[in-house]
Amino acid sequence: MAEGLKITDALVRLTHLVDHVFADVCRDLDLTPQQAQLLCMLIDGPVGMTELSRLLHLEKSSLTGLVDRVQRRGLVARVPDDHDRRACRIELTEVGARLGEASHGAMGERLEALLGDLDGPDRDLLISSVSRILAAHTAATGRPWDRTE
Amino acid sequence: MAEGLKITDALVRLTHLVDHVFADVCRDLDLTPQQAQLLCMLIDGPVGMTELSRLLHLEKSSLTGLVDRVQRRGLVARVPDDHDRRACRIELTEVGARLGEASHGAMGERLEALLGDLDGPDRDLLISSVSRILAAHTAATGRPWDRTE
DNA sequence: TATTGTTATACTCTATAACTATA
DNA sequence: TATAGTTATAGAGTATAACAATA
Repeated sequence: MAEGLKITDALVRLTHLVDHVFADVCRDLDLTPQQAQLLCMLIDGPVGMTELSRLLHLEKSSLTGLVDRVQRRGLVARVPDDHDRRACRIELTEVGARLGEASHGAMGERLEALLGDLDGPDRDLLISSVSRILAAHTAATGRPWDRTE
Repeated sequence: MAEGLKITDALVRLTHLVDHVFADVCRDLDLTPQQAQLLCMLIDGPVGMTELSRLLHLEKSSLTGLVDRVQRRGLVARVPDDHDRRACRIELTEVGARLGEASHGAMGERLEALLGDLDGPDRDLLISSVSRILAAHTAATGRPWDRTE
């Protein structure tokens, strides 16, 4: 199963592996993957609903429900936008911030464990390939696949 | 956003990118991602429910519902197992096989487009890195993350 | 007894369409 | 008119617990 693999199939398999690792991490924290992903999007500061729906590739109405459930659990708060009275910004609570950081940190550890036998030069090559793929997508769609940072 | 990226974050981003590509492909085929993934698992032949739930990381009861919906759409059939009267095997119909191959093929094309500017040697390095990651996971868990082929 | 698969139940997640309030 | 966000509704996805039938 190792060497005759097509590169596109390899990417799909890698994706499923990371998806399952993420699902495991979320289960340990008693979060759904969608909830954890939402929390991670808010780590760097509050974000409005429209922007969040773009980041998460969700319809606004779907996002309303997701935010409702996470807010009900006390992990985020809706705060009014000072410049637009229609809008609100979604902000992590202290508990939510801890969980968001915990999930991000746990993902780092779990993936790091999978990378354990890749040494320095191989890592640099891998990260540069992945960066080029991400950049290619950004160029093709005109926007980054994730937060612009 | 390109060079200071941690390798684990890069993998997470790549994963989300592939997830979104897969979601797009599925929407074009009027399938949910879960349904398409199920069809892809059956391309090489019928599989029983217990084995499928292991491959998809789903509880058996969740799988029952998923198979119900896909069967209702005429994409798979439950066929009795000759050697165990409790068991059944899930088999693609002709329509289901076409859709499964279409989704697999479309993923290959879409990902190939993202890889367009990676030349031969870089591809070989990428595929070997990814293979090592997948192998590390198999070694750690004692079973492949996906079908054993 | 153990295993295969289903049913019952209760959530979460998601999209479409229609809506309110503000810009 | 256009935009920010919500509500209503319907369906898909998922897990837990209890179950039936067969091994």
